[in-house]
Amino acid sequence: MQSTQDSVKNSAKVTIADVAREAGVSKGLVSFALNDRPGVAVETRARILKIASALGWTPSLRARSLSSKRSFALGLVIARDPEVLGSDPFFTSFIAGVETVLAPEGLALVLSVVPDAETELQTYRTLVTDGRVDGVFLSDLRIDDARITYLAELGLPTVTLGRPDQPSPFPAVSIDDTHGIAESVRHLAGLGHRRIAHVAGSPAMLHGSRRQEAFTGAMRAAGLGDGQVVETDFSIAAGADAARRLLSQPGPPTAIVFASDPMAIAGIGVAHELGVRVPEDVSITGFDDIEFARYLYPALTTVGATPLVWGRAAATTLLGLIRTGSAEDVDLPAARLIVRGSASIPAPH
Amino acid sequence: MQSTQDSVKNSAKVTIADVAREAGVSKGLVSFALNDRPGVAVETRARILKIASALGWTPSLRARSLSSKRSFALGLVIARDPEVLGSDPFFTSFIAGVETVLAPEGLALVLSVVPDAETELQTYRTLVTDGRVDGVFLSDLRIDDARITYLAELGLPTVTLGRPDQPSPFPAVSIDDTHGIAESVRHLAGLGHRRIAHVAGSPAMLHGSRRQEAFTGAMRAAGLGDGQVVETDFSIAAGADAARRLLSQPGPPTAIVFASDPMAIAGIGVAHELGVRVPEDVSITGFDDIEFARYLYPALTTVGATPLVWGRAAATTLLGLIRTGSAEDVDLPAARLIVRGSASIPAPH
DNA sequence: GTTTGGCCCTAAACCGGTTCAGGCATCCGC
DNA sequence: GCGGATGCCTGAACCGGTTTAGGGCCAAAC
Repeated sequence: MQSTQDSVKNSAKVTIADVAREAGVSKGLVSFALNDRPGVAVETRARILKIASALGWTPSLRARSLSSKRSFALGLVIARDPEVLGSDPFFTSFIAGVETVLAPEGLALVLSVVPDAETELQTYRTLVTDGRVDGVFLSDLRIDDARITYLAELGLPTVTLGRPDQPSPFPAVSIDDTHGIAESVRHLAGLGHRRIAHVAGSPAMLHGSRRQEAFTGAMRAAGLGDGQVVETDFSIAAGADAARRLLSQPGPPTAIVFASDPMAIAGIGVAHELGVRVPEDVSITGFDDIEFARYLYPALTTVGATPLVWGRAAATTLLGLIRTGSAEDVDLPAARLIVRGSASIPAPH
Repeated sequence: MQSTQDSVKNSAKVTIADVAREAGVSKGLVSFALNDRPGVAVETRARILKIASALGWTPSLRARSLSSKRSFALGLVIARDPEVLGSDPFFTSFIAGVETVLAPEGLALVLSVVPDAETELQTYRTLVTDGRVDGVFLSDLRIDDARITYLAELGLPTVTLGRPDQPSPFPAVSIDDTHGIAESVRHLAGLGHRRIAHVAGSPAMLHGSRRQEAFTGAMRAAGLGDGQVVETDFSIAAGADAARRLLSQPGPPTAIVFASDPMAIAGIGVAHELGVRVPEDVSITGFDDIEFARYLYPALTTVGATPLVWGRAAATTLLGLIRTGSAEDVDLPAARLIVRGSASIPAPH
């Protein structure tokens, strides 16, 4: 091992006591100065700060955690079948957004991926008994979501991604997807489609049921009845099955609104397989605007979500909640329809 | 606020001192008993453990961190443009695999997503000065990767995902992708293809350059020359561009081996757009076997990677390294070709 | 019978911060 | 001139574990 390298390894960690000794003051005063709390003379504070930086002092996160009972980390628990998760690009972008606000604050993100809802609760419990995080993001909201009361009982500061359907003590950071679905339906209706179907997500998931409601609402508003709806679990396989069912029946729809891009992509695949042309024979729209959407053929008409922005807003809100004890709900700009090639005028029958 | 709820919030944390008092022994002995270290009479140990569990004692991660100078967490830093990252399902599956070994051990995963390589190094430094993690996974290995020596200097236990092209002090957990690429080429050659092109990943990335070498190697072995190669940065956009270039030129290839599924999917889109039929006019293979692959039309012939297994193996190895101070390299089973519909016999010219 | 050594255990220091009670000046108002 | 408020600072306790020096006690060795 060479000798030049280890500026880090060899430098015995300089502590607050070293700074105090050097400055000729007590440990306590150094702590006060470093956290700029009142009760320290300005020039003393300046001197302490100067010495601290000269000595290369760095706070010990561990010591600070122990005495202040904070962990300087936020948590995200994702409960999904890994197989399904893999194809959903939401979280990586979301996390990148979260990171943009955490990193400058010196906070870390603790991520858990668990297989099912039960271990998810267990994970939250471990997170708080271990004091691993100061707060969490709650995603994939479900109807009548048990996690909300559970987290409330645990006393864990939480921000929900989306507005729950039940009374919640937590701030919600939401994006309105209703609007995007309605826009999709209007777009298709405007192109002349009458038989429009919806491949919905899971009705147990809040965004699944909301989008489905938005669909039927928009259909009625357009005077097109309720529209045919097939419920799924948001998986690609289920999306493909739903598309197959819809397109194989007599009098198939001329347009299908999918509740997610992955399902829509599977839908396009099924259409091709069945010899149904997109968009000539069936128009297709998606939801999310994942990167693939633009590169398919035909390019997917879809609703643009903004997970990065969402992550940033959620992190900001959660931080505010933790620091001040309360935070306002945040409503992000509604997701908008992005028109590409997968939806067009229906073929004359 | 109701009164029944807060079993957690109200229970004043029981500490090791409480257990000691109850058992009529010293704090130190309790600590010894709980970590089963020698020097405690068997019946005393049993009594202490019994009392600890009766009192509902739970170790304080924070206190333990401070005194033992460990953090009971592992780190993963991902440096990518979030846009590119979003479409790559590798990490979510990988993380799920990691989690299967961390969770039972009571360890957490700290995840950072950073925009570029420079902040990545910075992040590693922060991770160690903060004592945030006990070790890290190093992914997306690059040619002559500066991070390896940097991490070595930081003294941070590391496992590399793949075998570096330079001397490395760290154990490597690798999967041979060479084999899958070679299999793809042989498969295509066996179908009768002569003009086979490769849309490579970034030559600066280890897996990019390895796959490219594997391609040319296999081409030569099949007596088909070097084959045309277009280098990209692994992004979907670059994959689409490459495909466009290849298919628009005079005497286009009859088969294209893509270095990743996302690029292959974009390639299929481009082919459709250009009126080139897949697989009749051009055969296409990918790499990764992302979930989409199976649901496209035609379904993608691709090489199956196993990020979940990889994550599990990497976590096990990193844990071993941290605990014992050394660990062996691990070679995962080679990725195999999965034959689906996107490659077939070339059209007679 | 003393020494040696092992076993079981205690007391106290330690990790590196935060926090709180209180001491000492200095300044104010009356 | 004096009581009280204010500003700056110290010392020590505290967070909840780990670790080490050493003290009895008992059995085996000499």
